[in-house]
Amino acid sequence: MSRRRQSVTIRHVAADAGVSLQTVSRVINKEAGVRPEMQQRVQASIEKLGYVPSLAAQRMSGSRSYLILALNDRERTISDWQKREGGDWVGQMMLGGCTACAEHGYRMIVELIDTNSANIERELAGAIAALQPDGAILTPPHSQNQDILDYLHKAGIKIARIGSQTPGPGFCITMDDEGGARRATEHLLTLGHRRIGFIAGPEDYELSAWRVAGWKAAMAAAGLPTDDLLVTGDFTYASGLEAARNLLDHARPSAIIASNDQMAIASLAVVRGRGQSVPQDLSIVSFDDTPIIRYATPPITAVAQPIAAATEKAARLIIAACASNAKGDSSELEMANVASDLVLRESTRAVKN
Amino acid sequence: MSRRRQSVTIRHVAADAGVSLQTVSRVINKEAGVRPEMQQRVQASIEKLGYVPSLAAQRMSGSRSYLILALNDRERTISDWQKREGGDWVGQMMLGGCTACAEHGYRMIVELIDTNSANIERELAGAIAALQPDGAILTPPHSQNQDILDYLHKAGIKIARIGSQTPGPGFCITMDDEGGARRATEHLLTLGHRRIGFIAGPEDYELSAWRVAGWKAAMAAAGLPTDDLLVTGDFTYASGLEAARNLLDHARPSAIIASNDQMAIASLAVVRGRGQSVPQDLSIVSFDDTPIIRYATPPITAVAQPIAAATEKAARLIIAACASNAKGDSSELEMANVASDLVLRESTRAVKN
DNA sequence: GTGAAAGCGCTAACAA
DNA sequence: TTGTTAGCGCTTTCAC
Repeated sequence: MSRRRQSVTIRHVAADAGVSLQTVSRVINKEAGVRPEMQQRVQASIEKLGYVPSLAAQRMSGSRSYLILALNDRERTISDWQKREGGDWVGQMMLGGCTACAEHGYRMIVELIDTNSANIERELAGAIAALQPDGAILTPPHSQNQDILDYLHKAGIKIARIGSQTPGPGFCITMDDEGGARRATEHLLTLGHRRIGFIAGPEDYELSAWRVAGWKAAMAAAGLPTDDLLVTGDFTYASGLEAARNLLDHARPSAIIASNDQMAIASLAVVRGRGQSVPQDLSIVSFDDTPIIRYATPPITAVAQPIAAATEKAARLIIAACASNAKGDSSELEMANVASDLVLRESTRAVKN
Repeated sequence: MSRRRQSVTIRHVAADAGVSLQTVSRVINKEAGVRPEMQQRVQASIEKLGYVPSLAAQRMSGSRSYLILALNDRERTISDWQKREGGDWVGQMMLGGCTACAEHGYRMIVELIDTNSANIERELAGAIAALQPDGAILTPPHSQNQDILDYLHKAGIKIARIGSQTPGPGFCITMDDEGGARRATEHLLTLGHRRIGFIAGPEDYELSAWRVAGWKAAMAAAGLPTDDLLVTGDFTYASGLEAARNLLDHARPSAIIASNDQMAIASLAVVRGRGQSVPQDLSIVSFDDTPIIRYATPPITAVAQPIAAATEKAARLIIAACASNAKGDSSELEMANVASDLVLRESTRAVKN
């Protein structure tokens, strides 16, 4: 029991089908140049014996590892898990990632990396050396971290970056932040709102600027000014409180778009605290659509961040790159954008007379 | 680039330290019988070169794979992710599992398996053959599935079963269901409640019975009857509605304990629907403590299911078993129980005069 | 189109 | 206590 071995190996299949190991290997890897007849014979043996290749052995002999790393920020992820407030970023990644991976025999492994650590590279190097993944899916803030990008690139690992367009190696997948902000703003404009305040996210997140841009574009298209309607938070509840107060005190908006759910919830609390109500006195639109805002009173209209779709796309790009890489052509930098959705709930309403 | 190789191998370390491969291997695996002097020399080379062993190679040569599978029910898990209602079972597993795994160089891979499928064994066999994990952590309903247990046992894979005490191979980790139910009941008793209704979970979940047992024990200790106070649901919201109506119509309880959050939320809705309120007219206690009940109005008092702690324990047991297994002693069946917590919120109050 | 040989990085068994 | 050898299961050469 101590020394476990593969029960059915390529050798058994080869023997059963009466062919060489190499032919079996070719069939497994769907390589061209095998007679259909052989191909079928081998396939039959594989099914009959229930053969499944060992990832370890495949990786050992210099081919793919069929492993994709999902690199997330440790502190943020652990904190989300510990709070148990419904933050489901990683869950959504798994949902999208597993879907794509399962179709091609890949696995996704969640790996947490410290952002603010001197040994960020040591941690990463350890994971890479141990697992030798074929690709890595990066999420903010890692997706714009040059050190990480360089390291992965040099190691020959396919990169898919979610939520970043910073120049660098790998695919970039954006989640339609600008479009989402635009649609949210247009939704409010349609409801007659003219003074639409915007609480931006911190500048070190690239998507903060994209969201602001979408809002500004929609406002400009409607010929409306945005001068005093923009305040900046840092994605925390506390910053949302301050931003909302600021906005309500000085800009007198009839609607507020917050750049994430925490700040939207905070805005809701501020309005409440002033004896007013949502959506009667103020409309609120949020960003991200994590579970928390479904349970707010009222449930908040939000731009849903398509994390699952983005991760699925990321995985597919990596898998495709691995496949084509084998055939020799080098992967080009590619941009992809997955659509976000505006989910209408009860926090938006036509502006008061 | 196509053919990636380990950049630093055991060979480099051996050369750098001027020892044999085997000595390096011994140091890596912390085997006894290496002179401290050598040990340090090798260790220094390892650090200097940034060497990290390849899991694939380690597994290939017949030792551990350092991989632990977290086997979950596919349908349930995917559904939780898609609904985005805050169900955080897998997240909690990762939280606990990663903690334990990280300390010993293991990784946890989430693998979804269909419960109601003829090819349940095929799916499992595929995952086992591909990954050759050292252990598997099973959650209900898999943790009481004899086919799965047998298959894993025969494959020599260490098993940790969460939420099951059905006889069979592997460690059993329970989450203090009975104790939690008892404490919840005692809490209500302390508040003066005498008629405490209980909505049980479906019988095919072992923990359903444990929860009922805890409630019965506490009631019995207080000399109270439970005859007409027990109804059974199936963990769905709909079944919760029916169960609560049933209870309120016939048993006239002043408090209800629901065996999970969905049914607790449903009970809350029923009370509301009858123009009454919680906790003024009825106290409610829930089980599991998923995010959803934090956002209920009022937030619901609940027995928190310690999934993270249970998974951590499971991973530790498996890792320890792998280590001792190497030394030859066979692992005995072992039971573990991780404590659950009663989280007091606003849905419980002293009984009306 | 197919097969035989070599080797990936590591550990188990043995020898020294 | 340390080193040597063989081989894990697979893919990559390179022959045929």
